[in-house]
Amino acid sequence: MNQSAYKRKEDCPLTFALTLIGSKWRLPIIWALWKNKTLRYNELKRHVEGITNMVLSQSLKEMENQGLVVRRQYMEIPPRVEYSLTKAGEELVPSLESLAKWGKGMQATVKSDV
Amino acid sequence: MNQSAYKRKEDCPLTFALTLIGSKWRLPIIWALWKNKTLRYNELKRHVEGITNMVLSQSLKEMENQGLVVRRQYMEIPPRVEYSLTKAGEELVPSLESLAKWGKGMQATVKSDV
DNA sequence: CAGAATCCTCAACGATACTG
DNA sequence: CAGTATCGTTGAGGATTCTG
Repeated sequence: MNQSAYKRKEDCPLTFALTLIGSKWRLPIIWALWKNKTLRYNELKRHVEGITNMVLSQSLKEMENQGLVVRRQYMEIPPRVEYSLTKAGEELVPSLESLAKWGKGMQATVKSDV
Repeated sequence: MNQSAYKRKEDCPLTFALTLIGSKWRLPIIWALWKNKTLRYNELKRHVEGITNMVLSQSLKEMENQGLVVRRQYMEIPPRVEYSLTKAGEELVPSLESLAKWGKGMQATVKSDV
């Protein structure tokens, strides 16, 4: 995290992890795929309320490259594309739950005085 | 995370946790305080390489309000102000380590194909 | 159905200078 | 020493429209 540990910030595994899940729509996407296992593009979009095509398709493309998400395309008319989490993506969930548990504890104390 | 779980995104404990640690300088600050227990303002600034006064003081103020950081001011000349993590701040670390462990596993596989 | 293209906005962050 | 004040920049994300 600092110069004694890593030459560059991007080398820190924690910072790196946050780049994978930290942007605005990553968690909602991961969460929807975790709960539903497999979703088509427009199903996923319905689960992630408020996201635009622009951002969803871009996020999915990145997450596929990063090994978080699997994309399966079926050559049919009309087109069918299904998304699901990779094994690595699923292995992320326990860490998220740990963080969520901490966050839940914080909500009570922080909400009132911020 | 979605409408079935929370009416608003901010109600999700995980999203909430990320607002506390997700911005650019939060982790470096938390990490420096975790390793050194207590630091004066300028010491902290030296540990968090590249941060400006503007961002550091602003971040510390927010983190204090959020219950992550304790600020102790001593009425001396020259002024002395010491920062350290709160108990809640320290309790965050195991979750971060879990996430870092996952991130470390990802780095190897992702780095090459992104 | 599953996106891509284009343009735009805004908040986080950066740089520099100043102060009790 | 420990911050503020001011201004400038930038990039993630939003809105809208279009397409194989």
